[in-house]
Amino acid sequence: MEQIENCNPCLSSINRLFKTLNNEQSQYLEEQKICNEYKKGSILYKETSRIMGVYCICKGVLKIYKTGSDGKEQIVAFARSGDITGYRSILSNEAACTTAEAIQNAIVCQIPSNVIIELVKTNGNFALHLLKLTCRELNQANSFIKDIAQKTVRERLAETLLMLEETFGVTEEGYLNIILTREEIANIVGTATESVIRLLSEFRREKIISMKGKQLALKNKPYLQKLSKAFN
Amino acid sequence: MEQIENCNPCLSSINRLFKTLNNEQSQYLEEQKICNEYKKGSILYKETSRIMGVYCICKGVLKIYKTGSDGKEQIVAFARSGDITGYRSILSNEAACTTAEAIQNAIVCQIPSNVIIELVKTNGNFALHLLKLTCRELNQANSFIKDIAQKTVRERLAETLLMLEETFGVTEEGYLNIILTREEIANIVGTATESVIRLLSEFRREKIISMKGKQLALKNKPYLQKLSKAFN
DNA sequence: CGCAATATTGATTCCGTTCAAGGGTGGTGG
DNA sequence: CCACCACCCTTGAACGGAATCAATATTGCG
Repeated sequence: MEQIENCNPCLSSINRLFKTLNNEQSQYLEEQKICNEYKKGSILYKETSRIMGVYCICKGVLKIYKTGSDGKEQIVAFARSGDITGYRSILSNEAACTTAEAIQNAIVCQIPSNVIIELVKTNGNFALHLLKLTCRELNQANSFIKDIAQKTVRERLAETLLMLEETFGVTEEGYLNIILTREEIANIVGTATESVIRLLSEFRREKIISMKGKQLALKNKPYLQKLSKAFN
Repeated sequence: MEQIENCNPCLSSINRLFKTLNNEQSQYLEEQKICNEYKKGSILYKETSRIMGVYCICKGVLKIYKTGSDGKEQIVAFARSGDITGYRSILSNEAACTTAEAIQNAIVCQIPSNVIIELVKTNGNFALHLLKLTCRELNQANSFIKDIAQKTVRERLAETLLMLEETFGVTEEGYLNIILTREEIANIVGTATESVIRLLSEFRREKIISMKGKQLALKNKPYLQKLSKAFN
């Protein structure tokens, strides 16, 4: 991690949430923020660590995960350009309950807690927007609880692949615009690494996906959607 | 469901959230609310249904669940006296994504959407309180994702039993202050009904719990805590 | 009292984990 | 520049936890 000059004007231009601010508030935010650069693999915050402000991602991707008692990670979200993270702990004034790790080199601004809390209290639209954001995450989390409890690993993997394409898009050649290790995919799906490897190989043999190293391309999305029982 | 006169003054007295309101706002809320009585087994709202306001539980208990494609329920929360539910859909202006069903006879007030949204916009403390509420739920949901992905059914059942005691307390005789079917317990844990029955019998044989019909009493909480790997 | 819902127990199957061994890849430093 | 090492990927084999199927028993409500 290394502090950098500025990433102007990252906040209001990238992040929808901060579009609810008026000029004065926007400017104050830009003054208060601190920009940092993080190398791939570095940790922004850990479970149990106290964090001093909300993180706003300008560039790069973070994985947000919880660590089980045996050390295995469960990825519960990604944060990419325009996303914010860490606000849960700030609002509850509690220690972080997830770990945030850069899976690409990233530029991230930090906004002090009191600034965020003040905004919630004084800007109704900001509060409402943040609430909606949280509610969406909550709904996704609840959906995933149902999925992980009721679907097979094969179904959840299909769902995860679709989610990754939805979230990160595809390159010109049609590959998912995100590079993950097999282990990380397993930590999203909630299964063993070997199971992911086996199932990806199956998908490839069945021409449902194609692979070039860690790059994945979805070749038969209708099948994946049917398999994942989308919208359930 | 049957409309009733009033449950005065349910809101401000029972619900912490509404304690953030001033007198004027409180009174307005009392005027705007509609009180209903629901028999055990009745549905307040369903997945995909549009709801017109936030539900505030005065008396009784609701289970909040999602339904899988094969019809199996996954319980994601309970709502009891003093809790509110349905606010996610209201705030996002989306159809409900869960079903709420009374598992006891219940008295529930409904507060129109626009009243809630107005409060979020104009009362900073109300917004902040609601945000904290949502964040807590989100954290619980994420924890449960990790648990269901990494723990055994036995461990999750132990955790669920502790959660039920924490949430609903115990009767004078030491039984959990909530009556659930085995199937409902299975739908919390995320497993098959038969597995819950088998494991509860095991727990009884091992003197970890005692049972009288649907009533359950935790006899060896330290063991359950150790088993559930609490705080992980 | 009788029926429907719920609970219980046993037998069997199977999905997914775990353990093990080997091959590939990329990054770093000499 | 390339050799080495750490990390990652892959495949096979065996085990086991939990689901499913099946056959009663019990409960409780109308």
